[in-house]
Amino acid sequence: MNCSSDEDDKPLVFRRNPKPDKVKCSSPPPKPSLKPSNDSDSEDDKPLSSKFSTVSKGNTNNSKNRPHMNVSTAHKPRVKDEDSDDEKPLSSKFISKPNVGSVNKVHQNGSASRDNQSKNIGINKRPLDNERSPGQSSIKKPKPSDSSTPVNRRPVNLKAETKSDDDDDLPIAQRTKNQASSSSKQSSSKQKVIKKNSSSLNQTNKKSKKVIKESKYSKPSKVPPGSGEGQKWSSLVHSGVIFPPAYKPHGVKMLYKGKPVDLTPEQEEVATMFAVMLDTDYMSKPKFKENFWGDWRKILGKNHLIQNLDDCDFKPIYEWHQSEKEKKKQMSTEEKKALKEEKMKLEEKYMWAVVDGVKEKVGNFRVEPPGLFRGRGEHPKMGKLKKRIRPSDITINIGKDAPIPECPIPGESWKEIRHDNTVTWLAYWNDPINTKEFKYVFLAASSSLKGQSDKEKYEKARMLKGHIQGIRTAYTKNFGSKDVTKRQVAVATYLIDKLALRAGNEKDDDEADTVGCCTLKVENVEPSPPNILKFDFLGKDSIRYQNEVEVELPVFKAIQQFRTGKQGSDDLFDKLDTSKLNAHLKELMPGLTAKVFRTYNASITLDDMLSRETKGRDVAENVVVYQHANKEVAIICNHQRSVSKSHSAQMTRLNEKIDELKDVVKELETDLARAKKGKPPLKSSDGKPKRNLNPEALEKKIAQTKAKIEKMERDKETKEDLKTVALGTSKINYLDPRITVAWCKRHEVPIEKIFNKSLLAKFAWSMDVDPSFRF
DNA sequence: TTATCTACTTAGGAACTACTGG
DNA sequence: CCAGTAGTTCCTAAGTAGATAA
Repeated sequence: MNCSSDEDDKPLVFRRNPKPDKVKCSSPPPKPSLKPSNDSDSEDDKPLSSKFSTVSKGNTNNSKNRPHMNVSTAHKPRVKDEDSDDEKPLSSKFISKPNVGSVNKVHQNGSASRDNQSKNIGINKRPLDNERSPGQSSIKKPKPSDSSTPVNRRPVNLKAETKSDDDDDLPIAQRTKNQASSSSKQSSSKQKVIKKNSSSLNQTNKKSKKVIKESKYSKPSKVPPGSGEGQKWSSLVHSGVIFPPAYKPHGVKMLYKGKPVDLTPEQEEVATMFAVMLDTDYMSKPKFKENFWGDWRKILGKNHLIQNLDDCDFKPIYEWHQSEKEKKKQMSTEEKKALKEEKMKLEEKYMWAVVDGVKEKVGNFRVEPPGLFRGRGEHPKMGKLKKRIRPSDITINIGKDAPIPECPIPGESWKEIRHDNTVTWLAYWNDPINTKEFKYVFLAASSSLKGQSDKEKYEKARMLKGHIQGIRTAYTKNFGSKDVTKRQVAVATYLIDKLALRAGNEKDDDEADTVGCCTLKVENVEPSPPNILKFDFLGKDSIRYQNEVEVELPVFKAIQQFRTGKQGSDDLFDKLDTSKLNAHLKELMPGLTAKVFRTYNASITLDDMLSRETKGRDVAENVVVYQHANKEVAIICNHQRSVSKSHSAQMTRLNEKIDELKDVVKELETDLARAKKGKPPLKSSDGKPKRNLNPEALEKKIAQTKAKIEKMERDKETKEDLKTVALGTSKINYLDPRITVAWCKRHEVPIEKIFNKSLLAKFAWSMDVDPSFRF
């Protein structure tokens, strides 16, 4: 079975399987497949997947209802160009004109949502406008619950669909290069604001970092404008973090063996954390309860009346909590508004930081409240108590000349103050669950610091476009290398390139058992002769990846060989890990790492799909085209979401409505026929007489109703189609916004139809791209 | 070389808000 | 106006990857 096809030039596209479980390779319309061969020339820059065929793919999350997706193809490339893109200081771009004069004011960069204008707004805000409704549909998910154990769905099989359908390609639109800008420098204006700052090179303090790093390959990262290597800012002013309120005992008593128990506030607090989760599916996980019990018991004390969880009844607390929630919901809008305003007032100062004179939003300035750890998948630590973080746990990073934020909790103080301008974090604390890890406070996505690095990410991916052909040629050559390590590197690179797999760092035993490419186990990849590989594993967030792919014979053989003599739980790539792999990739292109392939694959796919001919479409149709492309990318990257609990009910309702409308049409048609003969309409079903309309009016009504039906059918289809696909993740993290912006400009689609307010703020750096930009 | 630290990106789901059509 | 859903934002877990230490 192989569904392959002949053409290879067509981009591959991943398609979702209609019926998840069945799918077979249809013979007829095969997909492109091919064994490529070696290289060659023509093929080149096209996404790998387009070169090889894939059979199918499906994914499912374990335990949730996630159906599978199928894969099918990929994309095609484009011309190349390199570009220059600017390194102009973002801030200078964004800040639009207005800021010119205002000298001593702070510029404000992105405030997405609530920007409350009230106070200070810096001078300019970028012109973002507002939004309108974007288009994708999504489904909501109701509440938790539903436990269930993982269902394992059967791997799907393949179907190959052809993809021809949609559009074929189009001439190249114009490609130009982007503007070049030069980099000017940045911050010129910076330092005017805020007190002085000028810390030049940082360092200092306790652990100072080293600044210099030399580069082996090109220069690693970016150097911010003016300063030395690795310097991320010259002046940084912020207010620190805000803590959750202290626990307020509610006094509601839970039951132990049917009797109310007195708990100290501390004990009650933890009991409440558990009670509140009674309606989640964590309750069906023994590990969760076990971990919770272990930690709670420490607080109760060995000799407490409560000796086991099973005899505990948290219902009273749960119910109290529900009623509190209800109460809150019932508040009038004004009350809610007032409350919100108050909170805002309190938090306002924490929301902003001033970086090199520009006011920027802070991402997460709220310290995480205590709670029970909600690990995903089968996490060994789920249910453990995540203790309250206090000021003495927190390290603040701030400009040397900035005032040290006042500790919001009287009588306590920060753990440490640093002035490290080689990093971007404003504060961090040790994660109480995994004490070796940290939780950081960073600037928001709309900040220029983040924007700059986002742009660099895409530029790197674009650079890969220019090297991909050589890389493919090289690894193809190594599929048969007698050096096992080389062979493994070649095959792993191939999988990352073709399937957009994640790198797969090693994980500890106290984390959920998930894998990525380098950590695939023998049991995760099953060869099925003649050349199909069946993948089935849990990836990031324990999202299941299932896919059947036709691969080149040498790859197939190599995989078989890597598996021989091993157990199912052994590493497939025993000679490999992410650092070796990345070290190898860096020899092929400066700065290249495994994750770049995902960005490249996603963006090139979007660019390709959007650049096929779409003339003559109106805005709404174009938005659909975009969503379709977005969906393909989401499938390639395996971005899933669980099906809303009410999904099937919603579908049923939609169907009923459609049927109703169809009946209406029928009735109208009957009336129309009668009207044409001059007869009055029949009585309506409930016996009431209807207005006697003329044929024209009836016809119009019929047309309107039919249009309505069509729209509903379309909506229904999209909804079903996207019920397990998460479009947002790729939009936020993988698709070069310049592709989208340029396409919107070319097709006169308002950018607000595609990017919401947050995205507009995050991608402010891409708004002035030339319409002819190609990834 | 491997293990550990450190910093930063990517991710899904919950909570919240806005919108729609009845 | 109201409910229900679509869309947005918040939250924080879970990855990647480079640098350092062992």
